[in-house]
Amino acid sequence: MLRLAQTLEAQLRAAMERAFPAAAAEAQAAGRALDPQLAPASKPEFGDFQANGALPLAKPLGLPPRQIAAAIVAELAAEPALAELCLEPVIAGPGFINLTVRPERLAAELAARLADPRLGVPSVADPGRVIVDFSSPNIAKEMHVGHLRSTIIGDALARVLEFRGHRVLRLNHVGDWGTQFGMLITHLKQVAPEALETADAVDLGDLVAFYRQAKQRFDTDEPFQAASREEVVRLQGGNPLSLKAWGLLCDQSRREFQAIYDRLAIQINERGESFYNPELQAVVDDLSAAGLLVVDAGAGCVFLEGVSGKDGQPLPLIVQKSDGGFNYATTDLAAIRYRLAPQPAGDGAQRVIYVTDAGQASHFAGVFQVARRAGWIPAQASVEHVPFGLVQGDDGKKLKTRSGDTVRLKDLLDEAVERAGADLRRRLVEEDRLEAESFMAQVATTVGIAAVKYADLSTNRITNYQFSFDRMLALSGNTAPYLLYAVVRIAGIARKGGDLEGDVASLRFGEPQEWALVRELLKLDVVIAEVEQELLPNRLCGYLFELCQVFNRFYDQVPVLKAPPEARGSRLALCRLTAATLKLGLGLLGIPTLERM
RNA sequence: GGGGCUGUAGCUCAGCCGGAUAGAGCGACGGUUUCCUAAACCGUAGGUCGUGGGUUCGAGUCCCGCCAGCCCCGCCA
Repeated sequence: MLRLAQTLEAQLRAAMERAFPAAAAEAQAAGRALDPQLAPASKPEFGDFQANGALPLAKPLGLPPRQIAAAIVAELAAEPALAELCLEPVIAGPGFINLTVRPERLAAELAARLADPRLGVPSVADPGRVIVDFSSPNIAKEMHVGHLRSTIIGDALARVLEFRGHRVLRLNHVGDWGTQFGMLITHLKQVAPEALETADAVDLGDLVAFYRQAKQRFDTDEPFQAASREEVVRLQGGNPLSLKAWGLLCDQSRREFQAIYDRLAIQINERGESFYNPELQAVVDDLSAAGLLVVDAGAGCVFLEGVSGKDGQPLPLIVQKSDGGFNYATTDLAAIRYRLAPQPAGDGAQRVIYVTDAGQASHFAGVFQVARRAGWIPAQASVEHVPFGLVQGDDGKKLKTRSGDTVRLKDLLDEAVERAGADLRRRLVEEDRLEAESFMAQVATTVGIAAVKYADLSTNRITNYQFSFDRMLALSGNTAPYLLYAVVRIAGIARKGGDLEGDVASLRFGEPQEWALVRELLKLDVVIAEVEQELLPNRLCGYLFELCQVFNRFYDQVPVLKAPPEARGSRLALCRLTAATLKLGLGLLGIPTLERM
């Protein structure tokens, strides 16, 4: 529908310009064109598209809007190309022009979709390097729900961008550098030295406990604090023993992270904060050379423009601590500089997307501003913070376990799978079905993980979202199980003798449920383009949900296998394209589908 | 004190560039199974879009004020 809409828009604009040449000339003089304001019809009874462009012209032209609409429609009538696409335009309400695409055009579009492995979604003409920075857990800490959101959303956005043909670099900016390692290594030297010399001497759970102890000592024990700072200096200076210990700790955490990524089917390349260590001094030097660096209270600062702090004073971004050390702002600046720098010295990215929680919005605004002022962001490049809200429990507060601890990602996924399995077993008993253990395990895993992912992706990421196993695993509503079930229904039709790969040369539709499904299927390209632009996966979820509802209505009211011969092929084609669309759409969300469940 | 985000049906949420009578789902209530998995479908009830102004032919959407919740604000990330 994307190309169709573009064609219609061009024809409408031309008609407006012919009908009101003076207004068109005036608009052009002001550097714009008349806008037909073409949009999808707000209700099915209005047709496929509505053009609202007549209304804003009413005042400048001093004419009633319906009269303006009539003039535009009269010009459209003189254009045979439009009549080939649409039925007679209808003027409605205060002056909307409603357009209904000719059924034979819709059927032709549908046939083209069926023949296209990309289902009508075009690839970008000039693929650029796009970096998606997501997940980014911290070494020696458990992954938690905050990382889950970043991981799931980042992966989905990367998948959409990849599908559109961009060259995507998925980066895991893990927290593997900095003060916390001084603490941890110093503490381990005293209580568990074997962990610093032998792989696998401790597991991540132990490491997390050690980290907690180390943090506590750091906050209360001054000699320990001093020893930790010395250890950081040794590490950052490249001391072999410190580096070895650091490497072991990272390996330990890395294995745990990888286990999670494997379960979630996430591809990501680790490039942690330590990667930028050699660049940090140069970053500060560059800022100094650019005249941006100010030493204030011993710390190296860049004062931000347009942002004031507590007493109306300008707010600094601290890039070098008073002890000479660097912090996360320095690392983020080094990263942005490297990512946007041309190859081979950098990544040569044209677009960098940071998927982190909304709480970091002002941090990134500061980093972006400094990078821009330092001249590190080329004119044609863009950097975007893609923020997301908190994961909350049923109480509306940050999600915690009953004992008040952070929820471990592993436990959360386990519980989702376990609940999905319990649901399945209950249904099997109710329906008197007998299935193999392997089947049940496969379904439980797929449904459980899908439910967690979909729940996260289906709400607008900017708002906080309430985590609820009951809601995400519900079999109806805007949930993964509901969508997966629609795919299963179609697979059932194929299994019972429907040849989904059959001939689609002559598609014929009669029932309103068929046309509703045709129209819904044709929206895919528009939705994908929107997600790429707005970076909002929930738009795709909303579309897939709507598609399933339309399909289920069709399935309920229109027989497929028992359809009369002349309708059967067309209905099977609808089923095939619906399944393909759902598989593609869910695939872009990182969710695999099932044949039976 | 400054800044950001949020506030829409009992609950969880959509709502695109400002467009027609504000939409889903859940829950509630009432229906539908000789038929491809009823994990479905159909219907009913449910709204002062936090609040007060403003801009506009038209505001849930844009602007200003206020209220409430969450988050950030010099050497953690």
